Amino acid sequence: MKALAGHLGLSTATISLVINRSPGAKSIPHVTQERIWAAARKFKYRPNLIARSLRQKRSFTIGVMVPEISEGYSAMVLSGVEDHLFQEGYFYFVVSHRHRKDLIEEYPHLLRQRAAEGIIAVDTVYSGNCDIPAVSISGHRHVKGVTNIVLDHNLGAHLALEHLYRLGHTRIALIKGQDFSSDTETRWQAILSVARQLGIVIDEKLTVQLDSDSPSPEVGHRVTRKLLEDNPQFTALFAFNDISAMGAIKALRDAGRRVPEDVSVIGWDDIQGAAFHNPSLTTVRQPLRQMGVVAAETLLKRITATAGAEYPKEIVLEPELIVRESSSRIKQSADRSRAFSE
Amino acid sequence: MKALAGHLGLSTATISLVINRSPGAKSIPHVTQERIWAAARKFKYRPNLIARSLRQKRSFTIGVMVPEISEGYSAMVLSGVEDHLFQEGYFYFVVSHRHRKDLIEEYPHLLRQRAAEGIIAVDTVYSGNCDIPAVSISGHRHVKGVTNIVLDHNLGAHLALEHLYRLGHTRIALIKGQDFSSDTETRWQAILSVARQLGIVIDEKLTVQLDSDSPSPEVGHRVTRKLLEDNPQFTALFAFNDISAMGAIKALRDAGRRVPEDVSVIGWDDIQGAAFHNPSLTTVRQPLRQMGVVAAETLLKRITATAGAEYPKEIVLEPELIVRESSSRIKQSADRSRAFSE
DNA sequence: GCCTTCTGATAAATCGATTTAGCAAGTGGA
DNA sequence: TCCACTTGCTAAATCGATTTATCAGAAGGC
Repeated sequence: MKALAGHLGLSTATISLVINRSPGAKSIPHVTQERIWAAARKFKYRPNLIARSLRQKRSFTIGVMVPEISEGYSAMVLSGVEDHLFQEGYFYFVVSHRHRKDLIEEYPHLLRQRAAEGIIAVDTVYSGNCDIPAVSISGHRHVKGVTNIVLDHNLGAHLALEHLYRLGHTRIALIKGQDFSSDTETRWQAILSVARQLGIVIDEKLTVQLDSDSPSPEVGHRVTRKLLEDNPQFTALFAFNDISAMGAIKALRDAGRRVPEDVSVIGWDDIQGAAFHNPSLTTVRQPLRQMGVVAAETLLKRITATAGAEYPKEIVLEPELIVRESSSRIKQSADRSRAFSE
Repeated sequence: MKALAGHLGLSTATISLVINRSPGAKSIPHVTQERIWAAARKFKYRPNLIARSLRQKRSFTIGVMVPEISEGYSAMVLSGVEDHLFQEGYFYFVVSHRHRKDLIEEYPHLLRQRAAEGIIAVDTVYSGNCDIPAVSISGHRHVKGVTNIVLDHNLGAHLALEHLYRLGHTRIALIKGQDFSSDTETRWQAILSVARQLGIVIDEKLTVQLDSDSPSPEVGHRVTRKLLEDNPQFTALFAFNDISAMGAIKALRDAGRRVPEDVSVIGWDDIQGAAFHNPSLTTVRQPLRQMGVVAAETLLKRITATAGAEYPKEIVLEPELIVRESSSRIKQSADRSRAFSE
């Protein structure tokens, strides 16, 4: 591409100085600079970024690890990440590991090999086994070199349970997250703790756990059916996320329980479809896009910081309760249980 | 990294030959090869792929352009693309243009600068202004150098309209897609043509068009409200996609029309949530993931083919009608129109 | 007229690999 | 013994930029 040099009768060095507006270019007279720019435009010269990366050891590329890209959660976070990276002129690789341990271990190295300057891990337990800056979204383990972006799960649990409590619900069924989700344990502990504070008893017979890595509501549907097998009494259900809440609602309806008349349902996330589900979902909204933006900001700051500089270990963002149709005041009907049988 | 060379007392050339199992390595005795492999493992040597790219002019990277990553459509296609690329050892950049013309023009060049060996454009009108192999998903214009992966819209329209027709529907409202969506025009023409075949009259007063690039059901909700303003009579609604179908259902319910008792609704795409919507959506399923896989396969084939080789101009995939709760046989009630008023 | 400084560039090293051409020593055949 | 061939390996060029050191010539100071 530096056939430009030949055409202009100048050296590639000169051209490079001018094109990059580097300080060394101040001794190049304006007329020459203009000649160079004109020629560059004329021949549509675009520097080979690979060569530049090699020399400068800067690639302006980062890697993003997600469990599965077609899931709403990751996609939303990615959207925020992209927003910020684009502004700053970075590109990113996406890799999805689908919860495979070996890939989770290997991908950071592969990304580094491809000169990624940093890593964002979304809903992934990242072990920090690679020495490039990393930011983990909903990472809960504290790992050296990794900044965690987390939601205030205590606040989220509080918003949801207090909402239900005020509506008169005390027998509350729970759907716990999959073991592999990095939020599961933290959220579960938050729920237990808040329930204790509010005096709500968590009945083991009213709790089930998601158990498949399918991103479909089917999983929530299945576990809720299992929950309903013994026809237990409860007036509210707090799901791990909106997807499973939707599955749960279908299972409840299939079993003849109306939502929200018989059972109030609360989800978590506030995904795209939550507002337009029928009934629309009351849910704990995570600022997913913002989490992506914050992750990207933090990572870029760390990349451009001088080596060995301080970096934040944890950044906490706040959820918000979105009240919609799926939750309502408890009915005072004495023989509610009768209505449940088919 | 080729401090390895020093440690082994060998040259970098030898190491490179062995590590890459290149034919030149056949004259290197087995013991030396083993020494090299052992040292490489010991020092966890990983070749710098940037340097390799520069030399070989192969980056094993492709670029994927999508309108917006957080949308279910793109995310699903990406998932298929990723599947295949991963198998073949490729990585990919994702860029989302959010329908900005300037970005759609510019991104292919930026990707090429970063050594992308090919481009997959998802639901994007790609002008082929960049001389690297490209595959367009739901691209409908025939552009030199671009392979189009398209759905058989005629079949899709046929499946949906014939289904409605057999259920007794003849007054059918339509929601047309946004102008910027590359599928809009093709699908619309397919619908008009099939309607004509079936003897269904398309009433202009019963058609509305999506008009915002928001990926939320809200857009479908808004246009359906507009559609309902004059309280027109129709017994079925065929939406451009599932998202807008969900918005439409909400608008219909808000207006006191039941789905499917008063109005049958059919969507298009079969996104994640379609099966768990209430009522669950009857829809024309696009094999989105498969479209992604086919796109990736085709692109890689083209990349590795000798320059100037033939390549497919178009690959057609077939949709499938998924019948669920949102469509049903028309009611014979004579004064159906009465039921519509509030 | 000589020395210094500034101007306007460039030559050459470098980034970390791959790849081609070829060298030195050993081996085998006539 | 001599030549050809094989074996085992390396020197050096290359990919396309960036960056540092340097250089020739003009201008300015004394």
